[in-house]
Amino acid sequence: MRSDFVAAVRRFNRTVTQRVGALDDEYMACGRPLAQARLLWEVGPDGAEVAALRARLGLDSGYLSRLLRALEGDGLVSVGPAEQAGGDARVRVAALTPAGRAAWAELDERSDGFASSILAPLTEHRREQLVAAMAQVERLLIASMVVVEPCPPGDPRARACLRAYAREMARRFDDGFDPALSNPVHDEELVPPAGVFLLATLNSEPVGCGAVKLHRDAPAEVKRVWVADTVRGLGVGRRILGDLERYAAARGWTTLRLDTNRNLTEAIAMYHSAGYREIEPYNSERFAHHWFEKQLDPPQG
Amino acid sequence: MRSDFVAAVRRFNRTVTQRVGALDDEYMACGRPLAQARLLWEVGPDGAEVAALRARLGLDSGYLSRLLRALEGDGLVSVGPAEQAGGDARVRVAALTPAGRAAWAELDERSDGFASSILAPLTEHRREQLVAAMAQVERLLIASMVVVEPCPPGDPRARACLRAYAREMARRFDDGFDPALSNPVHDEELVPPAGVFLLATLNSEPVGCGAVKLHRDAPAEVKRVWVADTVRGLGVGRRILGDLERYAAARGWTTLRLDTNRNLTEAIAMYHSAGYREIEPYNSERFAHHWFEKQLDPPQG
DNA sequence: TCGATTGCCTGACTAAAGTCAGCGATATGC
DNA sequence: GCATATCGCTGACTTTAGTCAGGCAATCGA
Repeated sequence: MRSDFVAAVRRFNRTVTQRVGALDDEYMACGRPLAQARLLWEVGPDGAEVAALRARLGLDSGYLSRLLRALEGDGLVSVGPAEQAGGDARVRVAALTPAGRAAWAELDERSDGFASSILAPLTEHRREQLVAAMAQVERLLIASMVVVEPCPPGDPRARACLRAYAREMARRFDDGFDPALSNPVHDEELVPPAGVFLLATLNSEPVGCGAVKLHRDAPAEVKRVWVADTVRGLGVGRRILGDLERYAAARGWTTLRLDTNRNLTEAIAMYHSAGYREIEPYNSERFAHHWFEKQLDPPQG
Repeated sequence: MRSDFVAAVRRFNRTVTQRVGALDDEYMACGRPLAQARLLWEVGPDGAEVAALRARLGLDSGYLSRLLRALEGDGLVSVGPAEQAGGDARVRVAALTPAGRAAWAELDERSDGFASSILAPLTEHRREQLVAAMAQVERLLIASMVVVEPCPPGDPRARACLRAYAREMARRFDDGFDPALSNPVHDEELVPPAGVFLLATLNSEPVGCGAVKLHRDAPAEVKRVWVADTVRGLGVGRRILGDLERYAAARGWTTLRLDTNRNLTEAIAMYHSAGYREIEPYNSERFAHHWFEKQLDPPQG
């Protein structure tokens, strides 16, 4: 890694995350303990399930419970059973009381005030530059926080991706998409040694996937590449594809193939720029219009 | 303030300072309590005075002392009297022991590792973008953290600026600069109601200054505008000048004048772009080649 | 339908972070 | 030379943050 890049990132971490972060916390806290303030914020005007709060804030179950009791004691939130009938009677929902709503609004206002105080001393031109640069940093940091790793296709997060994949294909293909009419992909084919399913997550939320089938005596085949639109354009698809290629290459396959629909223009552009070349149809996939192939480099090291 | 700008800054604060900040702390801590790790880092290979550490970290005197004892207990730092003879015998200096130097190096390495881990998942092109955007954000946040406020010209920080000003003039003028040969500016003239001295600080370090003399029955006069090169190009000079203009206008002056040396090209450009126009000499300042004047807008509100 | 699990809770605990008053030695101002 | 401040230190204290074991009720799986 270039040492000037590393130094620049470190300087950024120091100056920005330390100073701005500390100030932001202070503004947020507003007299209250920081953890309580954060929790109050996360409960939000619409309320939230206790389990969701625990996941979002990454807190211990006991600790969260205690924090909720403290906020309840201050009359800011009320924790009760879930509204909807027939729901799980164990899950409880935290909601803001009127006083809590007021405190929340104050937090919101203070946050706005802090952001404004950062922009205020700058000229309009510099404000635009700062906002643009912040958006860029945020975008690229999000890209860098996406984790791609193997995952059983039966995992709920994998299932969520596969459902999202099917939904998107149904939406984008000219004549819809019915998995039953498409060449089937069975879970067993996406589990080593037959193949692999890769899941991309951002803060442990699923945001993309991809799979490869290692056919015996035939080129390996890429399937089910999908990226959530919240992280599109950040290179996640490219990373998934690259990892799939390395996976196949590491196991001795020298050729990778895939088929795709003509409406998936970004995907087609990505395959081209990743070194795939279009070939004659190698299967009778009903929803495919283009077939691609790439010769894999032998594994490094 | 534009609400989309405010929202963008808030999103940035949330995503970047929270997540990256928290991770950075974790990497930094390295098993140790965070406060100890930070202190160890601030002591650094060259050592540091206890008072300086207190100022930099913003810690309570007692707390800092305790933290130092803890690090001493772990054999990482040694606190002793200041080296130099004749110094204040009360001030004490913290220095790293060999073990402390090793721990410090480990912190340094971990920080590098963390920065690398942010860059690692990105393509080279995106790395360049990220580093550039981070540098931009840092630059502009620094600009926004500079505080400009009135200050007695006798304040040590003001004195430091005035010394730096004289040093820089001596360096840049063709034939040096001797305040004794220049039109004199006395401290009393820079104290209300005769005038004002503005000090620009970054994290309470002085980084710039400027003054205005409110002459009776004559245009007000700008003097001693200087900006440290660490924050040059961030609009600090412009802010100081603007504040001086508002100060004079608020007290009824309608015209502002100043003189400057031909070698101070950035300053001359700034005066031009701030609406000053060149006029005939209005004084016999030995080191001046250009004289400027601006009509002030009456105060708002 | 019974055992295991899950969701939320409480009690008991620890560690870290931070505050405050005051002490002893040194330095400074009048 | 004396009062007054400053510098760093210690002791006593509080608050915040967080962990862990276990308990109760609802739910799920076989």
